[in-house]
Amino acid sequence: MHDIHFNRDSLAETLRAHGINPTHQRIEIAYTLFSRREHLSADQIMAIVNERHSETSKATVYNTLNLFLEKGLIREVIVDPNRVFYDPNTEPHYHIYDVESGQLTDISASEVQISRLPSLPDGMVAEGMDVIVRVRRAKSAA
Amino acid sequence: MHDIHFNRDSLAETLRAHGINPTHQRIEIAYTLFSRREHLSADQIMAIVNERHSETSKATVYNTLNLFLEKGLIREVIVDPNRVFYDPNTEPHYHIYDVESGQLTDISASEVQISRLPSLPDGMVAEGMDVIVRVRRAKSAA
DNA sequence: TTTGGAATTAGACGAAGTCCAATCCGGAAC
DNA sequence: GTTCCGGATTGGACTTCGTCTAATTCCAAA
Repeated sequence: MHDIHFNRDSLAETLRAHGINPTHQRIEIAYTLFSRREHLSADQIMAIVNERHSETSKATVYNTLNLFLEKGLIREVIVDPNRVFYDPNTEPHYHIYDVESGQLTDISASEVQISRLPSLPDGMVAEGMDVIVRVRRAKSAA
Repeated sequence: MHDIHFNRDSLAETLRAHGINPTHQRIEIAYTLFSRREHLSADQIMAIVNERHSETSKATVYNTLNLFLEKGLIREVIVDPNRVFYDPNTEPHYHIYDVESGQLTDISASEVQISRLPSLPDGMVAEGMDVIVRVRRAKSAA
């Protein structure tokens, strides 16, 4: 289903394929994201990477995530102003966000049918579309 | 088209109708948002409010915006982690975000047809759905 | 006029992310 | 194996956005 494999050698290949020089830190960060396939924030990633072997600085984590973003290796999910998530899944899909727990879940693109798109302002091209369904636990059956 | 009028007396009424005690500062902040019908950030609002008469503190601006949010008087638009906008339009609608200029534009709900909605996890209710189309200026015709 | 609770305030604080100058590293050339 | 060079990484200072807190002010009711 994906062309990204999760051992560090294949990850190095994947990075190169995206024009990214595969350093130790970059491979560890990629490994963290792609082996878990979860939505992680920068500080979660830093914590995970550092509880393993290499010590990786905050600056490097942010540099690397921004580099991955630029190169299209990952996506950014902005649901809460003080919690930016990074998503290793770059296939078209949307999100469900639990506003109480902060839990973020994927919706495959096929589950949402968007049939009419707005016309864009002249000279503008769409770069992507984010769809976020905000949910919360239902009050006991009314 | 709206039931909100833009002189300060009617705004006081509107606030009361939403269960908000209409103080000077709250009326000024509401006036700023509703008379302009723009997407403004907290610091833009603070700047506008303070260039008029009353001096309003940062804490009050944030308190008030959060109160308005809670009471459903305004909406929050999260498009960029370091740029939260407040939107005086609470009718269902979506947004176009120019990732280069930061410009945020409304799309009326009727311009987007979403025909299939994902099934939500058990016991969860949707609180709202955000749709953001990210656009950028097209490269010169290729 | 007094009074009590809500609203506001200034400024300290906290969290997330950026910046910068110094250091480190790893591969290419020898 | 050394040397060398430019990119990568680093710690830590810094910025920005927003929250918190304790003290003050405001207003409406008595």
